[in-house]
Amino acid sequence: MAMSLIADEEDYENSDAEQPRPLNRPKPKMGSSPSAGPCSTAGGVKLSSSRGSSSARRRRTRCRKCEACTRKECGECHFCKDMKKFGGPGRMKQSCIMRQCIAPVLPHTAVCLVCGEAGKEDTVENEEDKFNWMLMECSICNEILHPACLKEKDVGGVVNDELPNCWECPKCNHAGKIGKQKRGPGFKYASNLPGSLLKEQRMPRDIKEELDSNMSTESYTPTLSPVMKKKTEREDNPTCKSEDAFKKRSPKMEDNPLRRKRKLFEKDSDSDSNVRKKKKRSKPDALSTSNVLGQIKTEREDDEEYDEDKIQELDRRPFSFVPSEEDDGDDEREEEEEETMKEKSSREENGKLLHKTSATWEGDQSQGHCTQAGPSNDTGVDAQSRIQRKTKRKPRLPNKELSKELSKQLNQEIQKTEDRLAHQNSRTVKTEPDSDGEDRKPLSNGSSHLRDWLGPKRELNGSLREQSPASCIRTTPTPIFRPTPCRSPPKCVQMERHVIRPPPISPPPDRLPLDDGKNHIMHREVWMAVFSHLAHQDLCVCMQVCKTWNRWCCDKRLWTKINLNRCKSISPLMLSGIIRRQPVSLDLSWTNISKKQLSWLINRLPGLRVLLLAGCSWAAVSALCTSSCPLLRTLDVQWVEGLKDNQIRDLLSPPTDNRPGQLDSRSKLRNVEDLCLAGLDITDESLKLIMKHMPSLSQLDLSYCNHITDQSVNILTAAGTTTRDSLTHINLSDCNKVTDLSLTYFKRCGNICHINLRYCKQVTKEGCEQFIAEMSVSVQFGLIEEKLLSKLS
DNA sequence: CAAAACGTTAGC
DNA sequence: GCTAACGTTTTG
Repeated sequence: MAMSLIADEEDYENSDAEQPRPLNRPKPKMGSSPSAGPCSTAGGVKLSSSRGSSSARRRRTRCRKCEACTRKECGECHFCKDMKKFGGPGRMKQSCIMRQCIAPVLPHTAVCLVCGEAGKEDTVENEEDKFNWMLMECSICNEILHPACLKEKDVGGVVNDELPNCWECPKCNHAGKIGKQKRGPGFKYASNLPGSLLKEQRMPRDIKEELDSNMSTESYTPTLSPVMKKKTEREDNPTCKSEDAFKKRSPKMEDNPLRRKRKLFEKDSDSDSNVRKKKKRSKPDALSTSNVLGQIKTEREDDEEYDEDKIQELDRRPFSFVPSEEDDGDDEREEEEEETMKEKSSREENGKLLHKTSATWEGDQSQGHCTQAGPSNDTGVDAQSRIQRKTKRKPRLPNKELSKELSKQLNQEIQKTEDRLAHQNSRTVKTEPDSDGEDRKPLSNGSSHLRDWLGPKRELNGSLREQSPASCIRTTPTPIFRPTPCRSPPKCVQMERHVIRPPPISPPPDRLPLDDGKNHIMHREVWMAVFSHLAHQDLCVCMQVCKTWNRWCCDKRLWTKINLNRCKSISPLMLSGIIRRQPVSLDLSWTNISKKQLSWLINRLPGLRVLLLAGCSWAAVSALCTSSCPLLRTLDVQWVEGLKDNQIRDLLSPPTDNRPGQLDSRSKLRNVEDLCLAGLDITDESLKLIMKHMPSLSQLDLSYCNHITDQSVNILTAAGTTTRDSLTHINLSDCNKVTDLSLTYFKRCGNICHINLRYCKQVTKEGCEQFIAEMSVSVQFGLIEEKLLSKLS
């Protein structure tokens, strides 16, 4: 699919003209550009025999070493479900989403096109030799060869850091070719997923032209032989791109294929965030992790292609603490305050802010250019690298471009920060001319910088509100004013374009590499123990210290709970951050998350156990109807507007997937143990469904459900129901139709230990005392508070 | 255009 | 020869 998106149709015509289509390959595609450079004559793409290829395109294969490769199949993702072993039809033949290799390698059988031999890097000592004798696959012409076997050594190739043994060979590079493959070989696409939001947004013409002209201004600096430009990610597009080709395919070829490989998200689309920004540019979002997640992905995007809007978004988003439940009920006031701030700052915005952000942009620019300028401690490739950098500031680019950049944050940062760390003492400060005081020096001297850099974002305190799985029972907001969630989900959310791979469980390396080539004495796990005491905000700061810390701090053990409660705007960036961290518990309460976003998230969080969606819209929550969340244990949908009996039915209905092998009569929420339905207009109908579909339900919050009656309790506790035995906690506070009669029903529950009947006007103290007395034969209950019964241990 | 389908390669 | 799954084409 990937290829098909970018392949040039002219190729088909060419190949078709020269060779009949093979069976099942009606339109063979080629991997290289028709604007034939030297590559095209020697181009080795399997399917393009018309080009006189002498070598087959080698399919890449798993590295079998990375975290993803070492995982087991999740059994729950779309591709797993297709597998025969999981009862699927086996038609899709794709690997489990959780197992998609991070660094697909060339097959063992790959050989050099020139000398016919395999990679020989192991036979030499010298780093440079190692590079010269390893096999490199060109992402443009797909030729695989030893750099040493190349004749044209006077022109640089461009090494792709993201993929082992991958570069743009000097020939293609010299010819100014651009890759036809968008992401380079071996890369998989999340757009193959159901519910994928990977919609490629068409680039507006003006932007396209801007890009074109922008690209044509890029300079090319020949480098030493067989010198590589190290193409970490989205540095400049290779030289003199074929403008025609670009224009023709511009929506699909905005930049170089490999550079895009890990651009995970489209940022909020122009139609969304830009518009919103213009309207509400300075409205501060009250976020915590939301900022953190976003921040971490954006602030260190230190290459070019920065965008004023992006900066502005960062600038206007202070690190702020999530309002906790004490704030409940204050929403109106909050809204007012926000409005005021919005107005106030929007007045200033046109002048100051724009100016400031522009400066920030510049700062990032220059810094970004230099972060890679130092030698790397990585490999011989780096050792001989001559990194090319544009000296020219790029004009503002469309959000689309930016978003791609944002999403590559992790790997990019890894590389850059490590480089910086490795050379912090040996390089001059000139390598990082932080003209704006945004110096991002490494740990030894940089912590204050980091703090400064984050500036106002850290003025609010750190730790995230931890919400226990069962907390929904205890966090019911004051019902007088229904809290107002943000009601304007993004209109056109642009989502991730590629697979977002979850973090490794114990990310390598084991020890922090130091400048002198040695390792720090402390083992990773010791660091991890330290990190585990940090708030998420602080973790994010740590992630910016160096590559190793970046990896370590992304360890999902540090992110088991992610709290975006009351985040006013869930951006694709945050979603990307969430996926990377694979939380077990996710709080999206009172956010404006959209259905698409939620669906996208859920499908990528197979390990999610706690999902808090209080105060979200039913439109969003309905994503649960179509998404699989097999391990979900806790679900909080309290105060979800529009969530009534019919919606409960939709939520609990078994999947309606009619594909062969997908029949499952069980509810997707069958494993839920802790359910919060507070504040919903549900009736006995819902309870019947819950009883039927949630056999493990242990904690149920029905507070503020005005339609709940004694009969509802009767249903819940009727003979033959599993709820009767599974139920341990029930919250019926503020249910005015509930009377003492309910208490008699609860006597049937064998495991009940917590009954909350506070503020139930028809429940009497006598009724409670009678319950305690009658239960005392088997279990000792007591009144914790008025009408709050709890088992005494 | 995204998702599904599937021929074929890679590894064992 | 088998399974896994890559990379492409086809489908809706």
